[in-house]
Amino acid sequence: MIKTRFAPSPTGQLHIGSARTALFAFLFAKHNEGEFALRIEDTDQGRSTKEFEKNILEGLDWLGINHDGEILYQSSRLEIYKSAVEKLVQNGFAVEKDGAIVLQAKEALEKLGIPLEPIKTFVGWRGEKTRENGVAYFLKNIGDDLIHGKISGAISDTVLLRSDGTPTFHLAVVIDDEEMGITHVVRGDDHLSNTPLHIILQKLFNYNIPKYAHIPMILGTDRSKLSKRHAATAVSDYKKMGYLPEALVNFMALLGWNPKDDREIFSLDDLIREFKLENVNKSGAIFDIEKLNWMNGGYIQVESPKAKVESLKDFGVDELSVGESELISRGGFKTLQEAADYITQLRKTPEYDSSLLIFKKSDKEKTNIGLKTTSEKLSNADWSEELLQKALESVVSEKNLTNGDVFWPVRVALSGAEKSPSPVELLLALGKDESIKRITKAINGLENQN
RNA sequence: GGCCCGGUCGUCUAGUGGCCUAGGAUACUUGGUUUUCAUCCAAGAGAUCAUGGGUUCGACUCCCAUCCGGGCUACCA
Repeated sequence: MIKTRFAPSPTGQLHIGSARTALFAFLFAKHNEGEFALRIEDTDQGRSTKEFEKNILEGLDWLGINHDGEILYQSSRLEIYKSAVEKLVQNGFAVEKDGAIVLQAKEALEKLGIPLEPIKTFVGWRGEKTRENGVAYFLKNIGDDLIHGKISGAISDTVLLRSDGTPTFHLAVVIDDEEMGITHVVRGDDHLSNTPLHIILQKLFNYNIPKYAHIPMILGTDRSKLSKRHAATAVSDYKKMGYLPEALVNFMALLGWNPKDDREIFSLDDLIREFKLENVNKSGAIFDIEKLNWMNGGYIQVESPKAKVESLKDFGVDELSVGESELISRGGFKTLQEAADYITQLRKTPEYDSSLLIFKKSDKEKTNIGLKTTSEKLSNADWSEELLQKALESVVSEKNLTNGDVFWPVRVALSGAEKSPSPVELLLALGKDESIKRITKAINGLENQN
């Protein structure tokens, strides 16, 4: 059975990139009726916190990426790593150095019968070359990657156990993946360079070598790794801004994966059904908020009225009338925040200059007739879209007015704004009492205006 | 510097040797609808397929080189 895992380190909030990696690992496992496990890599005691762990867990839960089985905590397995590395020391593949246990690349490779191809390495990075640091050994086609093909790379002497007794990432990953029975390691491209080392470790320990799938990274607008200077990076930030989990999942899935046809809208279940690793791209994808906005707007539109109420609770709107709900569906809002702000604003008694009531092709008198007649009609009207539309139209025809004498002022009276949904939509959202109240107020305002 | 990975419209992408004078989506522009805006509908613009060499009757697709970008090069993960 296929088993994948997501192994975040609780040293920060759940990052969009990590979440996408988790999503792909999850989708791959579920598509193949396998398991998706969760492991918390909290060996870096100094930087790991429970708050971050909570943020990660909640983020995954919110997105609907549910794990199977118990969560494995690396911090509870320190003794296991120690004794494993002890074996390496006994066999001469690792030695103690300044209190840390260090893998001896040369000895390890010799033991495994891998021919040595030494290359020089240097200290310093970003193009600057400082001093020679030692040797690394080049490994050609040491493994396979489901997305990139053959894996090559180099390994050098590497710290496996820190002087404080905690394992480094490389050691812990290899041991845990084996013990958890992970068959497929789905992780970000930034780990591709580490993979030769992991494979060597797996060989030294005589472990099964999992299949690897390194997925492309999510990039910022300058094509470097997505970070806070590009955009909000935490999944929880997107929740706060008013994005729906369905939209975020759908959007993230399309970053680096596609179904090989023109479809773009996928629920999590759709994705499980369609997802194939072979349809994952090799190149990184820039995180483009515009497309997320479009997608989120679409999901807000089709949300059921009940779901809308639930979604808007976090944004200061506790309940929704049928009309308000309808307004949100037609409003073209990018985020829940925008939708909620709109509703909140709508519910306040509008403040506006009475002159706005008069359409540019109308005048005070005709506007007054329009508003008064509408007010009378509405008090006996049935509150349905069709009948309200007819009611307004009948005001126009009976009083020999134009749309501008009726639709415009009614809309302004209800919304107080130059730009808003149609009067009928507003009437439905506000209800009879509130609507008549606002129109009456408008009539008074108009009369007091000179 | 070394090693690794990548490079099709601004962005996400389709394209696995002829169907490509490169398709879809988004963003953008214009028109229609709408009393206005948004929604919605339609149309348009936007990519010499990073560049240069090959291979081939024929290359976005295969090979090589170059350039550009990113990743790793920590007792972070």
